[in-house]
Amino acid sequence: MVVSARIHDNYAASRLLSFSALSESGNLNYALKIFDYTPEPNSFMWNTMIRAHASSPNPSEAVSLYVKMRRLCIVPGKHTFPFLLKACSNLVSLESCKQVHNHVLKFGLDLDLLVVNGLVRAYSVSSDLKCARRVFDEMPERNLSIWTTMICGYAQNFCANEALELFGQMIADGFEPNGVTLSSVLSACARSGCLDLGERIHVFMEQKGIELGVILGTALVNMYAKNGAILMARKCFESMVERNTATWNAMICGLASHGHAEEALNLFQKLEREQIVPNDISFVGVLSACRHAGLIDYGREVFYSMKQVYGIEPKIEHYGCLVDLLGRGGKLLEAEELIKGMTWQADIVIWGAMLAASKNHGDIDVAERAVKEILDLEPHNHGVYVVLSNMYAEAGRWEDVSRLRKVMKEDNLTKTPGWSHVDGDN
DNA sequence: CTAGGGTTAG
Repeated sequence: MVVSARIHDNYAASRLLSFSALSESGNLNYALKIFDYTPEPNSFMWNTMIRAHASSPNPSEAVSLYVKMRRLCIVPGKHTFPFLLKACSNLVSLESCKQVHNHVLKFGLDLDLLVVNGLVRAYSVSSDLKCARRVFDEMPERNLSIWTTMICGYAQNFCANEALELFGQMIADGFEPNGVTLSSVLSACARSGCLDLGERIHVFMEQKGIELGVILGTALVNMYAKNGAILMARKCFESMVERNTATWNAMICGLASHGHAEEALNLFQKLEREQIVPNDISFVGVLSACRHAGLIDYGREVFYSMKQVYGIEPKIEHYGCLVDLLGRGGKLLEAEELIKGMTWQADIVIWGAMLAASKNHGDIDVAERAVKEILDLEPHNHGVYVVLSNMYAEAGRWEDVSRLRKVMKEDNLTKTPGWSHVDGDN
């Protein structure tokens, strides 16, 4: 194309550019060269470059391209914003999302289903569900995708009840859900304990002949497992033809959290035999199984193998599991050493586990340290005063009991005026 | 004359 000068034909160059930028076998750097070589790229070429960068490791480049495009007074169109908003979603940038939203309004594309879908998605991943919902509500016409995006936004932000309520409205509006919708709805059923709705969806799937692909199947396994229907979860798990790490994690974590520690650990060993690669979430399941079963030595071994064998850096939730496991077993000093060795600040879960452990093993020194840390995180947490006070009482340290009572009373006086404000905020 | 959306596990 270069030697024949066809490269100067913008339409022909566009085809070459989009192949290089988007194809599996393409090459984004090569596409950039074509783009830079083109004196006056048309809007198709700009959109293609934005699209390619949106899902690249560096989505902010898509935003930079949009800014450059605007400086050249190229008018963005209905194909520009879905890609640009995909970049905002991948960046998880509420600020960019709001700015792009302004441009959507400025160029009059706020009724385009794909543009609005992108906005709902970008606001949702930035956890601004109010904005997502406003955009969704202002849409006079909706389709299944936009309903799905909004439902999924609620489900992923742990607003399971809102997700289920919206699902009900969608059905009332006459839309028939597909597998993509149902995956999100099942996730909401799992999180809010709606076993009956989950079961109805399972029946619906069978009636409609919707296949149990890996995503929908995992969502179904998770829904049953979270709701304690372990046998159904197991049955769905076994019936799936394709499973990935998420599928195994749903089953392992479900078993672990319902007291089937041995079965969870057996399943983890089976995962290894089947050469599935475990990830950090798999180890949350394994460690919480150990915690339920009180398997201190095995749990400790698994924890240290995460990094040494699997190359996975333990996160705060893994530390939380091990601290709790050690604490329940009375190994308070080892648990405290573990906390000291962490890169992050310990959270309320970890200090709560320490406090419970020190209470059960009658260690007032450790309890005092844990209470101090918890009060740093949550200054008005009176529950911890009560625990500590009971420990003092058990030890006959009545002066400390009345000292604590006084502190609580003073704290009540200081915090009361602020309460209405706190409630209003929530 | 070219193109676009939504899904699972903690």
